[in-house]
Amino acid sequence: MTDTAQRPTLEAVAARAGVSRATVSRVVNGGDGVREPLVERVRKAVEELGYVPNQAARSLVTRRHDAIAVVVAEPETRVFADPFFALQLRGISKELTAHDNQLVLLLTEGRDDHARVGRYLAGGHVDGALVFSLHLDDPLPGLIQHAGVPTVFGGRPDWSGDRRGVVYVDSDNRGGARDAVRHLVGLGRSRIAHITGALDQTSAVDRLDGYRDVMVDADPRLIVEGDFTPAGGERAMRELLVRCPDLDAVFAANDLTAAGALRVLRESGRRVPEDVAVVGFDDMLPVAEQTEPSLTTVRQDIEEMGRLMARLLLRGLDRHAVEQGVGAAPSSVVLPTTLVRRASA
Amino acid sequence: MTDTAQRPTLEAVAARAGVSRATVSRVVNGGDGVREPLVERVRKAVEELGYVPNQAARSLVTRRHDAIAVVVAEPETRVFADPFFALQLRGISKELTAHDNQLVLLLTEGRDDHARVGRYLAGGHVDGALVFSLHLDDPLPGLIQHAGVPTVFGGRPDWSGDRRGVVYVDSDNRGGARDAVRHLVGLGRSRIAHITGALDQTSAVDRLDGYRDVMVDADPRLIVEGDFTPAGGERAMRELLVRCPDLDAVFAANDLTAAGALRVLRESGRRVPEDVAVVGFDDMLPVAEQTEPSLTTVRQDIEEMGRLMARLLLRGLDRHAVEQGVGAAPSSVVLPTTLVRRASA
DNA sequence: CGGTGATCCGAGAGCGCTCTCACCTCCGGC
DNA sequence: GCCGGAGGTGAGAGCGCTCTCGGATCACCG
Repeated sequence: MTDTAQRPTLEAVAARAGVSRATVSRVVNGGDGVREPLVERVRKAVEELGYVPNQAARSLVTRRHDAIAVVVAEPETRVFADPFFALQLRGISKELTAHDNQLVLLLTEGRDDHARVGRYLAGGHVDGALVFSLHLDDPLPGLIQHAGVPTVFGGRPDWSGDRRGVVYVDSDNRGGARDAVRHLVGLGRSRIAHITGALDQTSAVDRLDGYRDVMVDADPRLIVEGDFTPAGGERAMRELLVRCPDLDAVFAANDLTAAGALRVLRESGRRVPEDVAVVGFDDMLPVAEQTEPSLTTVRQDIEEMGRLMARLLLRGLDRHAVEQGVGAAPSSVVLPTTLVRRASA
Repeated sequence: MTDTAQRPTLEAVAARAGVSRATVSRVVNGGDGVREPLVERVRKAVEELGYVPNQAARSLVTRRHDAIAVVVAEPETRVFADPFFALQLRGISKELTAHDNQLVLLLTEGRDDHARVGRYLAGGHVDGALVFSLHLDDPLPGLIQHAGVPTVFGGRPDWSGDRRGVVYVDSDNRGGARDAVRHLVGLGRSRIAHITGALDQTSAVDRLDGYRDVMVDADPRLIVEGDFTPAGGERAMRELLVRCPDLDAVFAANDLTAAGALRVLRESGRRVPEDVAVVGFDDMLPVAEQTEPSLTTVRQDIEEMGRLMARLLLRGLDRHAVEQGVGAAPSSVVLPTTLVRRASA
C-alpha cells in the first residue's frame, strides 16, 4: 500500500520533448496532424516518464467519461444463485473493454437504493447505463428516463411511462416457450402442465404466454404459479400432482424450477420421461446437466445478450456525439432461443 | 436517450444564493463553519437548481475518486459457473456504497488483459483495488505492486515477490478441510479419498494440506487431482474406483466436484452415504441442495469475505489519507468455515 | 521570385471544483 | 472604549487537460 510518486503531467512530457502541451495532447490522442519526428520524440518522452493521462482532467473538459454504469436491480437474491447475471456481465465487459470503456457496477438492494442510483446516474458520472430491471412496477426505468442518461435495458422492461426511445435486449421468451411446449406435443403428450416463474417479471409472463399460444384452451388447473426457485418448483409440482394426477408433461419456467419438479416427481414414483416429460428454460449448465435425468431445456445465449446491450448503447452514444438524429436510433433486439434435447423429454 | 440540459455549476448556485463559490462548496461538503441562515439559503438554491457536483472537477483537485476497482482475474469460465463470485461482489458492493464509493469492475480474460488492467490501475483512476487472483504464478499481484495502488486480495495470493504490506482475506480452507475429513473419520471411515481442486490455486492446495493434516500417512493412491468441475469430479472418481475399490469416503475439493463424484458413485452401484460417504466444500446452495443425496459440505461466508475485503481496503485508505503509518496497517484475515451436515455423510 | 494555400505547431483560455489566505465582522476583556 | 482574537466569508489561484485560433513554415505554382 504505497503511494505513487507525483505522476508526470502533460506539461512535464512537453518540457522533456521540447514541444508544447498541445502537441503532446495531440500525440497522446492519436497523433493526427503532427509530423513524424515530433510524434517520435513525444512518444519517447511519454515512455520515459511513464506518463498516463489524468482522466479527471480530461473528463472535465470533454464531458465524456468512457464509463458505463451497469445497474442490477434485484431485490431477491435470485440473480446471485444462478450464473445468468455473471454471464451477461461478462459479455458486457468484453464489449466495453473492446471500446475502452469502464464498467461501473451498481447493485441495488431494496427500494431505498433506487434513489441513490437515480442520483448517481443523474450526476453525470457515466456516459450511459445498462439496466437490468425485470420486475413489474419497478420505479427504476422512470428514474432513469428522468435522469436523462442513455440507457439500454436487459430484458423487456414493464413500463407504463413514455415508451419512446426505450431500447432493450431480450430473449425470445415467448417463442422459446412455444418451442418447448410444441416439443412436448410432438412427443405425444397432451396433458402438459406449466409451472410459471415469478409473474412480476416480464420473462415469466412471456413464457406463460408462449405456453398458452400452443395450449390454446388448456385446462386452467394445469397452470401453477412458481417463483423461479427449486423450492417453488417443488411446491408447484406437488400441487399439480394433486390437481391433475393424469398429467404427462411439465414445462417449467426455468431450470431451477424444473429441478425442484423433478425431485417431487421422483418421490411420487413417476418416471421421467416415461411417465412425465419435463422441459426447463435457460440451459443453466450446472443445473441442467446435473439433474436426474439431465434436463431438456431452452437455451438462450446470455453472454451474447450482454454483448449486444453494450454494443447498442455504445452505438447510441456515438450517434449522440456526432449529431442527434443522424441515422436510425438503435432499436430493441430480441434474441432467438434454441431447444436443447437431453434426457428429460 | 436524451441529453441532460446544461447542468448547473457551483457558480450558478452561488449566484442564486447570493454567496461566494467557496461558501457553496463548504455547504455541499458538510457545511462546517458556515452560519445557519446561509446554509439554509445555499441548500435551497441547490435544491431549486438541482445541482449535482461535477465529480471530475472535484477529483481533479482532491485526487480522490471515491471509486474502487474490483479485478477478477479468471482465465477459466469457472467463476461464472458458480455464485461464489456474485456473492462476494455483493458483499463488496454493500460495503462500498455504505461508504459512498463506486465499484469499477475489471474482468480479465487471458494474459493480454493483464497489461490493460495494470495500466488502468497505474493510471490513478481509482483509489484502491480489490483483486481476486487465486492462481499460482499470476503476474497480476506483481503488476499491482508496481502500480502502487492500495490493494486487498481475495484469497491468499501465491506470490514470490515482496510480501510486505500484502493484505488478503481468505477462508480457512485448510481448517475447513480438516473438519470435513475429521467428520468422515468420526463416522468410522478409514479409506478416505480426496479429489483435489485445480492445484494451481492456493485454495486447492490449502484444502489438500488440510486433508493431509488429518490423514497423516494416507495411501497416496487415495489422492486424485481434479479441477473444481463436475466433469473433473467424474473423471477422478472413476479413477479412484479403479485404484482403490475399497474406499469408504470421499472428500471433494468443492461441491461441483462432489456432484460429479456422486454421479459416478451412483452409476457404479455404490450407495451414498452407506457405502461411500461424500463431503464437498463451498456450500454452493443450488448445487449442494440439489444433489442426490443432498451434500454434506463446508460452508464459507462468502458475502462476508467480500464485505471484509472492502472494509479493510477503505480503512487502509483512510489511514493513508490521515498520515502514513498512523496505527497498524490493516492485516490479512482468515475467516472460519463451518461444516453443514446433510445426507451424503 | 512573390504569392497562396495547406499544413503544422504553440499560446492561452477555460472546464468546475477545492483550498489557502486575507479580510471583515463581532465579541469579550482589560 | 480600544484592542486582540476567534470565527465566518470571499477572492483568486490552480488542479491537468482539451481545443480554438492565430502565426509560422513549407511546398508549389504562376
